[in-house]
Amino acid sequence: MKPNIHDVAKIAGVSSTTVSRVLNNRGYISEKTKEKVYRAMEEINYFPNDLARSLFRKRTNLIGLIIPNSSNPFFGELAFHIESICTSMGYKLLLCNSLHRKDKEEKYLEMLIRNQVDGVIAVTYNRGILNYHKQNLPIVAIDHYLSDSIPVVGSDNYDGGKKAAELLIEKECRHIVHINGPIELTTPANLRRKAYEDVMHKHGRQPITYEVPFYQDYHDIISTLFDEQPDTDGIFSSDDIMAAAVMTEAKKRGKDIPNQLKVIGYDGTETVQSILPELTTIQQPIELISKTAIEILAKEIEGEFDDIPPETYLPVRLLEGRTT
Amino acid sequence: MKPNIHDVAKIAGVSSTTVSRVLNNRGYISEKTKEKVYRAMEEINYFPNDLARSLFRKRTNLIGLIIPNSSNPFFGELAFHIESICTSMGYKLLLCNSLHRKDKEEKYLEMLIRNQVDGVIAVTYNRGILNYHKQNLPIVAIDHYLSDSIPVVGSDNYDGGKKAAELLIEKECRHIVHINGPIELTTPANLRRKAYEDVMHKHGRQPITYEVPFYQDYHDIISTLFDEQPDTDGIFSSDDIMAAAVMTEAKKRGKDIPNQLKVIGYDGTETVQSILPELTTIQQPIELISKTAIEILAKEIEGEFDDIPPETYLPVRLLEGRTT
DNA sequence: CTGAAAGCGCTTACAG
DNA sequence: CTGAAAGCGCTTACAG
Repeated sequence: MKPNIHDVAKIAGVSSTTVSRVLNNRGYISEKTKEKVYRAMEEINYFPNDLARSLFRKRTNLIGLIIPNSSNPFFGELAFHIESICTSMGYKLLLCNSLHRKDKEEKYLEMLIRNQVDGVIAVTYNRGILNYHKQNLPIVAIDHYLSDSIPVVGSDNYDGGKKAAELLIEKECRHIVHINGPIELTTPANLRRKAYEDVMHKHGRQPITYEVPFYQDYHDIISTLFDEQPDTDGIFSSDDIMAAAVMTEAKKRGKDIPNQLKVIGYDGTETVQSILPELTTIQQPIELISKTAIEILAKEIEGEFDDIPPETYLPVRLLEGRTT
Repeated sequence: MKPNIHDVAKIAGVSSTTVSRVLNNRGYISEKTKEKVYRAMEEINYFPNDLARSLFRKRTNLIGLIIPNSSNPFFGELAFHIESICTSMGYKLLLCNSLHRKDKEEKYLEMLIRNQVDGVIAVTYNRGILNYHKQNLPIVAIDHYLSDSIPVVGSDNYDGGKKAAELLIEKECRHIVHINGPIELTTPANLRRKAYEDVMHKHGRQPITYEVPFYQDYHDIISTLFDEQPDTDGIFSSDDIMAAAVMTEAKKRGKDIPNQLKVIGYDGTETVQSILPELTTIQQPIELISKTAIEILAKEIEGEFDDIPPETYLPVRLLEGRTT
């Protein structure tokens, strides 16, 4: 069996209280005793059981991360940064892929509660998460409004949408179309659309937005867009994956990018940038978003609710490639 | 404070033993008592503390996943599938991004041990993990030999390399070059290289492999390859990301793909396929690899070591795009 | 069918 | 500077 603190105590010839003190570097312990205890721990290859510690302390240093899907480059990178930062702060990360499904989100949340996580970082549109907030579990949301009391962190979506739309106008596109996710979602990402529409109106243009519902194949919608809007010479896609699909469809139809059609995406993940460096896009500061979200969550965990901003929007950056 | 089993017992008017029995559906309990207990749990919003349960049972249902980096599409998808399958089997996943760094791998492993994980799935080249195996912690490795006693699961790398090399030969490439990771790594992925070399020799060709060490920018190496091997008309890259970089470099140099240069990658992740559908590649069965690895790990956890194959190689598939 | 007691592996007042 | 005792929130023989 795995050795426990009593085994260490026996070998070191002290009480388990003393071993615990050495472990936690707490109270006065003579150097000699410390030595003995360390030697004993090493001898039997002892590692403290964090379950027992957490049970007593009512603190697990466990954080739950609920994202739709770590396969997606944006979420994959978000998960990477969040995990890295958590680790550097002494937190451990429980990964949950909800696939945007409400039932899964709820089950995951219950699992996280049962596992006594100290807090949850959620990228989810499911306001059902609210019900759990009553348990006063610290939560921070990324790019989604979950409730008035849950802080949100994200990129400056309005500015990103504005930058994208303005670039296409600047590049003298005449017929600019926008592709976005479902509008019902209460996500700040809708601000990308709002900004696009505002810019269009400001320039006396008619905004046209194609919506991609969840679970629907965006290829069909992009194909429809090309059919219905043959004059399109500028497309602002609210994410890079769809922008790539637009590029593929344009190539298929013999439309030259950027001469006949200019394309700009959103996210600017390392992955997409490395695979498709020509894609112009609005880059989200994923690492900064991660860092900010964790810092806010850490404050909630420590009970410092005073200086937590309800919404934090981090600056985006225009990455100009050759598609515009 | 969070309610515990005694709070439930008090409200239901029974002992905590009975509540526990209801919770675990164990032994005989009258329907009436069950009802009362369930009602009480609901009334105070009770969720059992899995920490306490796990402490007693010496079983956490926690699995640790160590991957280099969830930002990479292959590992992001692997993490997604592993997490999904774990969840469907009642396991929870602790995510660790090692960045291929030995010190990080060791720290993560210690963390996982302290947290009493039931098992570990590792994608790491660090044989240092061996030291921990003494703790008889169930481990399964993906695509890397860690030790004789640690089962390995991966794609059929030899067949993949063979398929790739043969395709280029079939397509009448005269000068075929291979790009691979560092050869020192004791990974079955070296079989991709071996297969390439075998196929080349079989056809009386001279194999040429460019190695990309960790942490080195592969762009430089690709650029060097183009400089040093100007006649190259076929490149087999051992991963899709580098294949994409080859495509970018070719475009920069005005080399037409596939007419002047044919490119084939490896991995065939959903992400790369959706962004770069034209890329010909060898697709790894990521979901199947995940499933197999978890099943093997589950057997180790249950102590059924008999029918665990030391090595499992799952079939790959050639996805032909327009780059060959 | 139900409950009191012991124990999982720790930590922390408390006492000395 | 060190130890005995109680307790974190559960579960499981054991007894009735």
